[in-house]
Amino acid sequence: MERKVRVRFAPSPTGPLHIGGVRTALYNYLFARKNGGDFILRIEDTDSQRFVPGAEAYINEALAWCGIRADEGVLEGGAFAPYRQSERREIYLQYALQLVNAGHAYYAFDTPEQLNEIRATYELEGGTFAYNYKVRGQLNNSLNLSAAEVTKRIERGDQWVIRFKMPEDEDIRMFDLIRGEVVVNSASLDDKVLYKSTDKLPTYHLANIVDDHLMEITHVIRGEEWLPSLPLHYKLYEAFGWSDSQPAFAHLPLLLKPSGAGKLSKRDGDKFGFPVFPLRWVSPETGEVSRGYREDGYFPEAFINMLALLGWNPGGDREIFSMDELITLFSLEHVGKSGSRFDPEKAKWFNAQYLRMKSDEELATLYRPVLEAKGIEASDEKVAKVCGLIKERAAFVSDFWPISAYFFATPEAYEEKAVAKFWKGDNPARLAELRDVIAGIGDFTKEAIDKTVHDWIAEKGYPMGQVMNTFRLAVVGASMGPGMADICEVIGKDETLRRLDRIGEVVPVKA
RNA sequence: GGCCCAUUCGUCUAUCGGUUAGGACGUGAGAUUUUCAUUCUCAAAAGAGGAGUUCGAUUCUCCUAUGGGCUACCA
Repeated sequence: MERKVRVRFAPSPTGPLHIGGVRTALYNYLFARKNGGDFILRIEDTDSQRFVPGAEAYINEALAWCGIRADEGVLEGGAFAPYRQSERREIYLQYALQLVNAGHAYYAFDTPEQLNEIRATYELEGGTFAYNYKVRGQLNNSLNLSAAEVTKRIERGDQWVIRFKMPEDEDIRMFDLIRGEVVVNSASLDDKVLYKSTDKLPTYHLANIVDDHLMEITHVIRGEEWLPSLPLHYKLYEAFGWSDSQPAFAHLPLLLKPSGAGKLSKRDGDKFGFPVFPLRWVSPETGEVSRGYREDGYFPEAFINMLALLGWNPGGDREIFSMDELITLFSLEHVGKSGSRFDPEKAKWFNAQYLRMKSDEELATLYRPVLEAKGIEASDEKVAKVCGLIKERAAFVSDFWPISAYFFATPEAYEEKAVAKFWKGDNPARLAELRDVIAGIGDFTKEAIDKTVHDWIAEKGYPMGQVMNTFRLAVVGASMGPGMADICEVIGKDETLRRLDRIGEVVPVKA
């Protein structure tokens, strides 16, 4: 029987989710939606040492901002609850014990200190220590100790872990949806700890396999950093007798640091001049603040679009996709195999595209708070009109103010270069004439202004560039912005006249 | 060191044995424009190297190089 597709995103709350994590969540989400399946959000908080307060809330908020909604999870609930591993702790031990009883795992009494010592000794001799078939016969574990001794130690309260007994020499054949067949010989693997003594919790490996099985996960889509532990996971499914219902695996290529070496990590925070986190994050330990895409003014749709295309491509020249389109198009076959670095410039371009697609009214709503903070009052109609005139010149709403302030306030300063270039010769006198021409316009619309001014320039035979640029200098205060008629219509006749008068009062004409 | 994965313009990528190797970002030039921006046009820019397999390899195989991941009682 074909099982219903069920995927999970399983972050550990050891800090904020970075963009690589968001991308993994996104691909899982897209895959689930595409295949009519469920997307589960499971919190893997089995590392009590590295737990970071606020991280789980951050994950929820980040996914919500991105528009990635879980069908089941800590917040949503579900038939397989609880979805936080720390609340499932009783479950794991019995499974670990099941493996011990079946001979697939064993108790080990070696303390971390002892192991570190052995490790140091090996390294001193130029070797590397691995807890594996070669050495497990000489270490403190239930493989070597009598049953009575093992019981005695456990009852006495000695620290113990449960380790998986990796076969000595076996070719483990695995299949990855993105990479194809991968074969690893078990001799290169070690006896991983499945159940920890330090916090009485399972390690990732055990909890992951048990929960994926219990939650009926059909596809595990995760980062490539997990590929090396795939053989262990295969053996674990086998040892439990769950191979038949084992999920399919897809290991995603990593997101790399923009500057040279290594995969992107949470600790990269803010050091590249662009955010690596979806949302702003303030470290509870250090108070260090890391920027977020949301706070930097990115639209979630643009952020998601950009992220989706980092490592996946539907195979065409199109680059702008809505979430629904991504869902329709998504497939694991088109996920690339090699890691990618992402380009902040391109991210900016994506945002600019989405900014243009927004209606003037929508942008006005976003711009309004900025204006209010500057103490500026303006009608909805005016703000929307301004947004319409400037949106093709910006990538973020935060770019709006510097390029549109003159719509709302009379310029206080006049750009030096423009003054030097235009505020001289016949221009001031012509501007005075223009003032009267403007004053004579009855119906102060863009069309009328445009026609009247141009007719006047033609009639007088004035040099267009000189006149218009002086006009612009007076109204805008700088050499920038949309057409003069557009600007004048928005600021109105009175304000236009005021500005034409003012420049003469404020800026001395160069001899 | 060991094991594993990867390798097309600076960056993200298309190509599923036969193409002048395409697109996008960025860069440069030009055009448009009353300014700036936009827009448009054009340009420079890539199959890591070497062996095979094949009539034919960017595409398949192997070797080398390079990059990356893992090698914790972290995930």
